[in-house]
Amino acid sequence: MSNKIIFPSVNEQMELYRRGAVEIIPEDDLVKKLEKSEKEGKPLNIKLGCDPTRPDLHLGHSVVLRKLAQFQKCGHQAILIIGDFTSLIGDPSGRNSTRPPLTAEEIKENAKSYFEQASKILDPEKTKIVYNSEWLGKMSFADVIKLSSKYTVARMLERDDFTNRFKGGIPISMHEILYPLAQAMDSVAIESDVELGGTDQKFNLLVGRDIQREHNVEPQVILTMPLLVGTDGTEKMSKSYDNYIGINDTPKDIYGRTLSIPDEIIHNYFELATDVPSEELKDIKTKLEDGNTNPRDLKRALARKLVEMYHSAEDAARAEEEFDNVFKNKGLPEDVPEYKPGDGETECGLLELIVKVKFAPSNGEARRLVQQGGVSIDSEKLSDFKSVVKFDKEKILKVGKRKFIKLLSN
RNA sequence: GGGCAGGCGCCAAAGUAGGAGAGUUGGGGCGGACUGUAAAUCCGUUGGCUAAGCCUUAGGGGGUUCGAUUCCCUCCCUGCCCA
Repeated sequence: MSNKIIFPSVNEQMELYRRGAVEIIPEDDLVKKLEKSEKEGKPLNIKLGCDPTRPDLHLGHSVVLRKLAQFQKCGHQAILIIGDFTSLIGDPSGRNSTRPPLTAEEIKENAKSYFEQASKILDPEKTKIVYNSEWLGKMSFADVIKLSSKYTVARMLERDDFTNRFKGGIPISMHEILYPLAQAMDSVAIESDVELGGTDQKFNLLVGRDIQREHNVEPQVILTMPLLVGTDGTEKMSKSYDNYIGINDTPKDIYGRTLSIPDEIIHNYFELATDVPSEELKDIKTKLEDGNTNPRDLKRALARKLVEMYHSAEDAARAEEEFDNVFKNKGLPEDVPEYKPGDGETECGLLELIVKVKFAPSNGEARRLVQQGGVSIDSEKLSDFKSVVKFDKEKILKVGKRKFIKLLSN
């Protein structure tokens, strides 16, 4: 009785939840749910599903996690669902990327690492973690058939990406059709009030409502967030496109990668990946549009902010300083890795060396880099790929714009 | 189950009625120039190696041939049509 939770007002909450959200369906229901939870002093169950295959979280993941954190801060129950069951089956989509099914051990490890990273955003104490194998694993084939009967092929095909693939003659495997249903069962099992996801999840989330209703569970409200564009400015942020900023990245990397994003998405990043208040957000938008401010300065502010969020203000300042040093003044980064020649090794062929320190995957690639003027030692460009590097004193080998290594003397 | 069309370098397409295919075009990537590690633009590059040469490569395997990405057999995969 005494530990009744005090929630912020429904209006305040709604304003917070709306920020950045693409859709809240149905919005009225969310208001009702919030009112009810306030009246009864009972937090809502906020669901977010996560895939335990890739434990490296990036800003793209952070968009939805941060939304979850907002609910959490207002006193609601955040529930992370680890999709261990689905990944045990293995995802065969994309023929050439046959990922071996994960073992239970690996999933545990991944989930742990996911949670550790997510804890930079969520309050770990107040986050509930459940594995969906707990209920999906218990379903019999008969249960699956029964579940499947609740949905029609036509409805499944309504889904945008299915339709597109279908029309485009791109294969859709049967299990992919079952996927939304499996995810919907998660919502039934935990009786979620709200499920969060990227806009690409809209269909899956909606299926959850239908299946919950079938199971006499009050349908969840769905809230979708935009997909964060990657640092290339075109594709969605994803590890496979290598256009991501990892929340576990070093200050240096977060800072550098942020500065490489195109101007068009600066505002987007501020809105979705940081907590800057809405007035400031507006201000940024104006500045970007009126042309009186160099977008670079806003981008630098963004980069500092992001480093601050995942590290600290000092780290942010240091990262900026180092960045300027390396890229403005063409100096050296602080922590250059070192290469120690083997015993008695007094010299090494340049190409061999580049491959040895993993700055190029092959001799041929190294040769190309040299021929194109991408390789220097102590700021002096090397153009002869046949040259030999002597380990007579400390030298700095630079390949491309950002690969440095200190060669120790022998 | 029957018929048809496909499967080539990271991706997408073109082409080959057996001989110029490590190779065409576009995208992407990488390096360089210019910049703000932005965009746009320009130049170069994009299998490997012990490197003026050599090796591996066209879904897998086998065959015909002096020679196969191209022809034949077989298996696998995908899409479409019919049932």
